[in-house]
Amino acid sequence: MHAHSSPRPRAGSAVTLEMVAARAGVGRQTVSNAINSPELLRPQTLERVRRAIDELGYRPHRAAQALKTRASRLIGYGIRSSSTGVPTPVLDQFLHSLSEAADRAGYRVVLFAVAPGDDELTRYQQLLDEHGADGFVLSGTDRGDRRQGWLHERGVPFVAFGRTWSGKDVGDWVDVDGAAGTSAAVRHLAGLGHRRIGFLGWPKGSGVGDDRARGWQSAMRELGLSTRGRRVESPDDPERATEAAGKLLAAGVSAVVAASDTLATGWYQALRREGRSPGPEAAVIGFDDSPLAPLLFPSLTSLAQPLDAVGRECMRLLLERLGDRTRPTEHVLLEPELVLRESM
Amino acid sequence: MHAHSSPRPRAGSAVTLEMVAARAGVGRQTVSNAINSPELLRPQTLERVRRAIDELGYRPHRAAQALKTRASRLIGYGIRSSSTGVPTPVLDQFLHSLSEAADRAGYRVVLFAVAPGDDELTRYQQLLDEHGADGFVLSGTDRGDRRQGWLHERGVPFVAFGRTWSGKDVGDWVDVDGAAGTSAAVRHLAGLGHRRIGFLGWPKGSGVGDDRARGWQSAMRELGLSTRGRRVESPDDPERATEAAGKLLAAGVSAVVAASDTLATGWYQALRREGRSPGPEAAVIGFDDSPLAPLLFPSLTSLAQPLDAVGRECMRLLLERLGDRTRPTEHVLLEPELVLRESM
DNA sequence: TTCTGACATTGGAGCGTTCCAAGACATTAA
DNA sequence: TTAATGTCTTGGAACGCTCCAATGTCAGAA
Repeated sequence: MHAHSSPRPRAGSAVTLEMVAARAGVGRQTVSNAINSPELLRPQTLERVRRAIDELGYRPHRAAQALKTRASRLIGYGIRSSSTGVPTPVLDQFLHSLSEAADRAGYRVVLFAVAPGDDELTRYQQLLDEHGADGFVLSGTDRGDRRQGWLHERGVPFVAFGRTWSGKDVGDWVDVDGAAGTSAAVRHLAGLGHRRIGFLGWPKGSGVGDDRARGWQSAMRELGLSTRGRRVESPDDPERATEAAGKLLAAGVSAVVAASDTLATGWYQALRREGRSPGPEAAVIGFDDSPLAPLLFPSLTSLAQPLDAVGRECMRLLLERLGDRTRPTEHVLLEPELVLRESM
Repeated sequence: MHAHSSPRPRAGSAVTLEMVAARAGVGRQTVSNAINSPELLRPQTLERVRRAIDELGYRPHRAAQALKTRASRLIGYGIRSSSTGVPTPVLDQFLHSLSEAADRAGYRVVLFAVAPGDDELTRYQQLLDEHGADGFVLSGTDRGDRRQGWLHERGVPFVAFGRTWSGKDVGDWVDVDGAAGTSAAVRHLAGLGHRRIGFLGWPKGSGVGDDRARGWQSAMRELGLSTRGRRVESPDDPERATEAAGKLLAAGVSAVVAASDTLATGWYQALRREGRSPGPEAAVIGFDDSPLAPLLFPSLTSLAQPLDAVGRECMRLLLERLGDRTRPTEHVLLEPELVLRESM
């Protein structure tokens, strides 16, 4: 009844260690060792066991492993309702890179929904109690976020995409250096000859937004340029952004660094009202390099977050932490990349 | 040592059935029954057990359950490399709705990366062999997709977001009725007085794209309008789209239905070249209602996919299938919604 | 009183794995 | 030849749960 020389072992397997052991003519534990500590086996035995594993298409039953080792090899990612005020960085790419990195290490990402109503922390509690995850990846952290502190107190491994913006800095994180990004944008614009460079940002109080504003501010200072009256604020919606951009225009600004691509479109509209259009005389640089950027006319120069790297680094930090819970915390700050297009 | 009247049970639990049983003064199995078949218990016993569960903050160990019941209560979602040609429908919302629906039923979504290189099906095989998922949700299905057939042959429960576009129709699916969407768009434009309505689509051969073209075609026919020379094709990038849109303009078209928002921007550019702009005289309707739509100037009317409903329905179908693998296949076709904006 | 049967509750067994302590075997030293 | 050492291999036990068959309990019928 055994597949003799079929190219692929049959599916829907219920192959167990014991079966592989029988086939290889060894004990059960030997097969387990062949997988987890191959150095313990005589090369000859190892070879024999490996062949049996291949022939039967054996794969360890994750639940059985989890039960015995007390580790699910699952990483929790709480997916918040998309209607959260802070714009979710495009998850696609981040989740993909996260999953890929996890997979390479034998881990997997498990999603759990966090409805706006219920207490967010209870959902984390639940997953922990069920032993449904060994650690967590957080994203969209902002001021007053209780998750880091809560997880830290309980000694739960986690890594955040986003700094700890308030309270004491706790836990590992990976973040994109928004300030470095906007600084680079300012220097780029200054290199093109601009002196009156404005900042179109979100209302003060958000960690991410303030960081991006800081970069503009410091680069301006370094270049000896005045920031007075050149910073305006708007929530992330087109109408309000247009209004805010109008003020910059009125202030005689010749170039703008925006905290988001959406805000940047405000500059487009404000110019259009005057029959003008972004370009050498009225440059603008956005942030996030969203799919929208290349589609605008003229196309929008923007700062791209290295989401692939962020995902990879998050997983690296988390895995290290899972391996050694007492190691000192580590932070990774990645630079966004200026993607040049027509808006200068 | 037991928490006497602490508001919340302590975290990092290692509470087992046995402990709850001891506390409630009942047998182990009785606690299990209290959770899985409460109708078996005497109300009085049930109450006592429930209190013990609450007091200790007990939650069943998922791995132990999985091992015994041979069901992981995990749903696999293969996340493809984002660089796949077919435009990934914005995953955020879909994944959120999927997770939420799963959670409500005691399931969870587990991601696994599918790198472009390796054989996609092996990744599904792997998850199955490991008993790492009870079923799958597919998305981005298109012509020549082998996944449905493969899973069906093996009797693996799955549901696809997207029809089976080729071969025999196999398995449950949920999809958005692209044809109905473009038909509605045509009727809307006709209602505004347009007669020469063009279609700006993707190259023939993609299931989704052809479906959207079909809706335009049939609505035109029903209204007695000619489609001759009014259909052009372009891949999903702005330059080529502009070029294609130019042909429609040359053909004297007064309104356009586009297969995507990106393509729709081609119409914007083509008009701009002639110093014109979308509006009553040169309308355009996009597809997907991407974040870009409200940011364009003038803002873009577009067909929104009901992603929340899609996620919910996918999970409903999958759960039903998990409950009864022999039930007849079911298909759900949801209508996109026309989101009116300035481009008419 | 004893029996019957419905109802409520229980402990043993086992899911597939890994830990552990012990066994088998070969090699070298005494 | 025996003992000691090291290398390789092994089966029992346990992880926490649910299935199952069996036991205990009690009301009503004989």
